[in-house]
Amino acid sequence: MLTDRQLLILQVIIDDFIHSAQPVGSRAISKMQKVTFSSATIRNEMADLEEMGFIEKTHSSSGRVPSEKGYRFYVDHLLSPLKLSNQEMNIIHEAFKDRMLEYERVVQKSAGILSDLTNYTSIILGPEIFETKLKQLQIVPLNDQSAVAILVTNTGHVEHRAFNVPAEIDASDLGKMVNILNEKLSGVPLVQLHEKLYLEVSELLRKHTRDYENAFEYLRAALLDEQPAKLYVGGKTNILMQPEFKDLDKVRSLYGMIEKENEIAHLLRSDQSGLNVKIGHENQFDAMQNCTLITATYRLGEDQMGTIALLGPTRMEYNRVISLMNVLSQEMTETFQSWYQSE
Amino acid sequence: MLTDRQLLILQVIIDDFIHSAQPVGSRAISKMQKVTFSSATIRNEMADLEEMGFIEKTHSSSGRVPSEKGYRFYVDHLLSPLKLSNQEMNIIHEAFKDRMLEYERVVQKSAGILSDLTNYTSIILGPEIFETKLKQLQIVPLNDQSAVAILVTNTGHVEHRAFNVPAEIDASDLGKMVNILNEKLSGVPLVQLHEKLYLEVSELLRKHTRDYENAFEYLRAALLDEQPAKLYVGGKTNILMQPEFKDLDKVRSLYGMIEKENEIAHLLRSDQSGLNVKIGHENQFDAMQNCTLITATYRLGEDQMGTIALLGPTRMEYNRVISLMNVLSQEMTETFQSWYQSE
DNA sequence: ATTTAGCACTCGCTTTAAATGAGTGCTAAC
DNA sequence: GTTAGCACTCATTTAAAGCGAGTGCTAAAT
Repeated sequence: MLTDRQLLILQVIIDDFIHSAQPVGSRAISKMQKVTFSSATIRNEMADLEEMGFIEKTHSSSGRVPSEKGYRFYVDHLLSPLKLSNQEMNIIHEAFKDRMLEYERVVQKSAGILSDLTNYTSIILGPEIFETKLKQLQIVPLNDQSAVAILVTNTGHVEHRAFNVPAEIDASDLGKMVNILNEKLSGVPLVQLHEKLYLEVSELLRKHTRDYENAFEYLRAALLDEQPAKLYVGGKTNILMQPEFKDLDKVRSLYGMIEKENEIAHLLRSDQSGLNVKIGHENQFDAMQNCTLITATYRLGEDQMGTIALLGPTRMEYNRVISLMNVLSQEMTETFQSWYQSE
Repeated sequence: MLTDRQLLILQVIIDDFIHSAQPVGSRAISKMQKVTFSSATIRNEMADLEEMGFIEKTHSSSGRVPSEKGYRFYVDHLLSPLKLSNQEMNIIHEAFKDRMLEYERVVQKSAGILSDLTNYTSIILGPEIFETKLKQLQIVPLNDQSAVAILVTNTGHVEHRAFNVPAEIDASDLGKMVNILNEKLSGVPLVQLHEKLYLEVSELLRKHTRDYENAFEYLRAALLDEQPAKLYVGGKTNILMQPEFKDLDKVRSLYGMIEKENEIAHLLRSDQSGLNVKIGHENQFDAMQNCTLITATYRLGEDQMGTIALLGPTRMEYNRVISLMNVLSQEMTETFQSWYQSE
């Protein structure tokens, strides 16, 4: 389809534009060492490339700029994965060296690394907690009106929720309930907790507690109301550094979109595992039309999965960024894996 | 010092400028109903006000703009506290109606309200947790390598930390320790925990646990390493809406400064209780030279205190904002108070 | 002694026009 | 097929002109 020379020219245009953010002209290309032919030749080739939709002009007499199709082709066929520099590798390894034992910490740190090393904005979706298993329930009474319910999962994740204890409910009843619940529900994946609670445990509870209905309901509400998806965003301000966002309106709409955590979470969750690159209009949101979103998945344990994502302009340093995300998701997965080696 | 007429003119200039963000000219002032004298008179008065430093020109033939000294005078002497609208009161009461039982939730919600209702950026410093008292300690083993330490305070606040359990330490030892610790340390303010741990409890622990040194150290590290100050920021993007921040460099430097959480926390903590207004250069940070920071304190229990702050341009709707912050800090304090009514 | 009308002047902002220059497409020669 | 040459395009820069909101000052009116 494309001649070698066309491939070379396309590659050069994209590489150059990614770093300069300026339209690339034929003369500039002809001056490069690896290019042996004249600017006129290049102009002809560029006309062809434009006709095929890989590059565009910003106005009738401007240099060329990659189109989304161009980027897509570049990512799919032209990309030479860049080895990360020693310095970058050091930063990553250093960060993962001190054993972190909570996924929040790992995820947060990873988001920081990702945005710092790329100058783009990182978004990390925490692992789905529902696949994790219940390790222990605990209720700590605070006074005669309120108590804290604490739920610990096998991954060391802790959820807690304070709740009101109505006067009718006795503290000892709560204690009994917790004992029963721990006995019956320990090891149950959180996603099944609801179901199991109703089917198997509620009968048992009824027998042992006086004011069963009430206590049960409070406990259920305290522990099982769905938690909103947790999103960790790093380097939001990096967006301001990108020349494509010198227009404040664009910044505003993009920030607006990042704040819709639920939609973002849904978006990230829907991507398949492995590395995905969505360029410009391949993204469903209007505010992301000039953006590329790269997602990669990491694993925590067997089935549980989370997603790390990087949001930047379509003019993105694809080769570096992709390597980086591969390394990072790998590193995260390994860290998590190490927690379970001998469970 | 200032004549009534000068006071009126100053007030009118500031009021107008706060809403229009445009320099105010003598003609515009003379057209107002409450102003009965001519534009020429106003020009003379304005010349005097300028000489005294309350107002400034942006260039030799522009209208007048309040100076920082002008704002200061306005806040100290001219301000007529605005009653909040019903709608605003509704929003606040609605938000505080559903009983929230964790201070995080209260604080987070308050930050949201504050920024939404003002279109400025809210920053809330969580209460100092060290004044709270230990309610219960808990250790939940995850596997033979790690466990989660959980600390519950009398305010229902939960801190947790996963940690590695070296092979030498027996699970039962940990259990024993926890029992001892709960017995001895329950009710102790967190700030004294460290001290008490060493002075009173360590001896006791030594007797009961085999590998005392190790276990103790791990537990201590897991529970008592200082937590960084928790800052809740709302409406960061509101900054982008303010005309004084149409220059991206200013936005960048301000965002940069907000991200220095420790410095901000220190700044907020250092303010005295009650309501404080810091205008422009009264703030120590360069990035805040065009900004006003208003802080107000709230209480959680007896001594514990937190700070709510609002960051906006010096051209701030002082009357509305100050009322709002008073109401909000009051509301927060009441909410927290209600938790202790019958402890 | 104040207040005000009148007027010249200032200066940022907007519009218009011209100059610049990077880059293209096309043609004709190599 | 490749390239030199040239006319052409158009965003950007520069300069000049006009506009208008607003001031300060003066002299007359109250």
